[in-house]
Amino acid sequence: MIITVAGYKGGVGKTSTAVHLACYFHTLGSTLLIDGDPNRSATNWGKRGQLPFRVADERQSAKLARDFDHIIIDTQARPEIEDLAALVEGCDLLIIPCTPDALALDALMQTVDALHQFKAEQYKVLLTIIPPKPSKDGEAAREEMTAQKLPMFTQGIRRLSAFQKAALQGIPVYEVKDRQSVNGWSDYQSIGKEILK
Amino acid sequence: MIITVAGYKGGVGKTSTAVHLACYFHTLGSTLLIDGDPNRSATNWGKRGQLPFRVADERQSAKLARDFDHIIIDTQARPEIEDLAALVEGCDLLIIPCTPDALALDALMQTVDALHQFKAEQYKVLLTIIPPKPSKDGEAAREEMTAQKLPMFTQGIRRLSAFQKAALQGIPVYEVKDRQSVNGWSDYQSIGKEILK
Amino acid sequence: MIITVAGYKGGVGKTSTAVHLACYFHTLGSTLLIDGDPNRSATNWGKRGQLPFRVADERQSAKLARDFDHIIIDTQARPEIEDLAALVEGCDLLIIPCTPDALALDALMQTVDALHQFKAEQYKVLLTIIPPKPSKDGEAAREEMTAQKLPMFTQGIRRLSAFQKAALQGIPVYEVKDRQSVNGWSDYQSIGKEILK
Amino acid sequence: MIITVAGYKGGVGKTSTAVHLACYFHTLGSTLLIDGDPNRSATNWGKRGQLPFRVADERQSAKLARDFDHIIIDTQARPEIEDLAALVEGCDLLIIPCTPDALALDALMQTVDALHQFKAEQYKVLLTIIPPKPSKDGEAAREEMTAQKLPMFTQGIRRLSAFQKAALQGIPVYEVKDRQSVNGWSDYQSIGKEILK
DNA sequence: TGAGTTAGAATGGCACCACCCGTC
DNA sequence: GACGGGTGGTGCCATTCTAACTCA
Repeated sequence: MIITVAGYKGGVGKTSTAVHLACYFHTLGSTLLIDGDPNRSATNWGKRGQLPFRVADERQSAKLARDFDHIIIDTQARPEIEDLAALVEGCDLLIIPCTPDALALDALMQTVDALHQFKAEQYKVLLTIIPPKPSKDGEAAREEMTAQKLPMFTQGIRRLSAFQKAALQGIPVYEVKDRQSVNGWSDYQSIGKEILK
Repeated sequence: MIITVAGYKGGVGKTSTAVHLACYFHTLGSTLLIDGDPNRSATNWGKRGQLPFRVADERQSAKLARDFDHIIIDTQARPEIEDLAALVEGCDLLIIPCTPDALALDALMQTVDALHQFKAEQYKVLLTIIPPKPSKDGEAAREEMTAQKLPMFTQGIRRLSAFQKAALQGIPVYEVKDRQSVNGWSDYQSIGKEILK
Repeated sequence: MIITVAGYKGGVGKTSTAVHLACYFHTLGSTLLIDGDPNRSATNWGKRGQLPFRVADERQSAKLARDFDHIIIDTQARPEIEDLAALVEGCDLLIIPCTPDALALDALMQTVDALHQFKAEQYKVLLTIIPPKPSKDGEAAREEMTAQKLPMFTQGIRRLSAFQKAALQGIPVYEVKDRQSVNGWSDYQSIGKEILK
Repeated sequence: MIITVAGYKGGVGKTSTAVHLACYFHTLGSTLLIDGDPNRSATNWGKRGQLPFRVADERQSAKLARDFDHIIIDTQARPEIEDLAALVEGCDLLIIPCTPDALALDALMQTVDALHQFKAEQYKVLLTIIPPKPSKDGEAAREEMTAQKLPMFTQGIRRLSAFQKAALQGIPVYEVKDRQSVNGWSDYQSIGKEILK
């Protein structure tokens, strides 16, 4: 399976999503994470600590692709419209992380409109960095998106400090010493299961 | 005064910073906010509601510039290296918002390195979206930056839902009906005073 | 009161003794710690963190001496025989830290013999870095010293990791976040009280 | 082989290291231990009991040197900068024992800086007196040193009371009646093997 | 002489509490 | 004004290792 994580906007948990989906698929088969972000976020993540799977530059993708069962591609923050078509063509599923935020939703719509121009259907929106429960931002954003008939994951990713610790230490969430690390990991596990269904 | 808000990464409060600095300078003189972000975040902000100052496209900047005392420029998320030089040249102060996050700090350093290549000194980092008090992320990031000798504002911007409401309703924070709206506004007021000092 | 802490051997807790005695006397009156060790151990201690009293180079001692009620002097690791006479003359009490160790006791005797040549009586041995209770090293060393009729403090200083943390963080023991920090501080408080009696 | 054990600080296991390395090399060929420490620690060690090799004053070194296969030199605690050059010139390997202690590491760096001034490369740091396992001081110090790119032995010397008993009784560790004597000896055997590799 | 026992130190895990934000 | 949730801090228990003592 080839999965691309594309963002139209930074700071929405794109790299974290790519890393933890790679973690999940690595439990099912050999997995490669291709870091296509010019910031090299995923590569630096692995350099700070240790990730269970291989992280490679996008220029090595052609050479390495055939050696792995699953490939997760982390793309640059703001792909051009013409790049989107190529991105969708090159994967089985395009995941677009989005925060429950007015500005983020606005920008998301622009990206989705572009996708519709290409008749692309193989994409799904992932709600990330959802504030804890008293806040209704998560539900509100979900309702807004379903009203727009966007394909989206039923599970969302919560806003937990464990994710920041994971990025800081260069390890997956489930290895972070934090009370919430299991919750953070279970969110991504649910996403993994949704993908396979 | 001409102030540019530049981001190397999205989701760090760049547009919110531009909007509220424009609010602050508008209390001192006629102010224009130039929306240079391809997402048109600031323009959409004003369209959803009402902002006290004028928001213009960057293509109208030449025509309008002479009519205002202060100009705030909101740039695109990830300027190219060669654009940075032009950005710095075209303003009195370059503000770089940054969240207390491992990935954001990493990317910030790359931008700062690029600035140093141009011998640019007229820039300042603004810590944004700081989690509430039990968390020590804000202080940790501030220490890390001061250790790197980055020029930065002593005041930071807290993470408050009032800012999201403001973006959603298209108004400044201080007009949001929220208990925290005064706190959010006072944060930006302090930044404005620091700029003028 | 002027107190000199002299060692004939490194690694016996000389700097730690000087720092914490200065802490104790600082609760009674203004205190100055003079760092006469060429390694500048005490000075670096204060630089890493914060000490409640002033630390000065030994070359500033003449200038500063009259401004403080109490002066603690931390001397170099291995003073020459002829220096010993000057050291004893220049203080009210000479404290010689010593670990319960065969090699340390051997070397201590040489220093004490030298002191006796000068008829110096204003000195006292302090047993430091005493292993925890199952070990009888502390008692054994104490018996050995009393048999040699050495003047010594009845209280000793235990071997606690809190002291290492204090040195690492550049703060006194009682400010270290450690379960044993109160025990470490009470040891030195007892020494302070013995001195005043 | 000529090996010099130099300390910039007392109480770091310098004499114990010299004695036990001499024990190890004595199993390979005739070995001489030259006691250059003004405290005569090594000489007194041998006088209290029995060491399998010959211990000599440094003034006899010239006369005896040619009669032995291996020579271990125990130097004074704090050699002057100018002495360091001569020390390095006069041996095949310079061993610097260091405890996992903030003060010791500080002082070690000063010595190493001095060594670099002489372009000396024939030295290696030995971590000694490492506290037992729940403590992470040993690992922390090792990481700190490797980060500083210091050449060091992969094996360290544990803090065991058997070493103190050995010094007290004037014999090598492996002759001490103690459950840990074999562990203490195996630590030094590993060092010996590292040297020969 | 060797094995089991006990005490103390140091780290790690766990539950409890305080604080703050966001909603009702 | 009250409540729920996340985050950080504190205090308690468990574990591991050393060192000494005891018993066979």
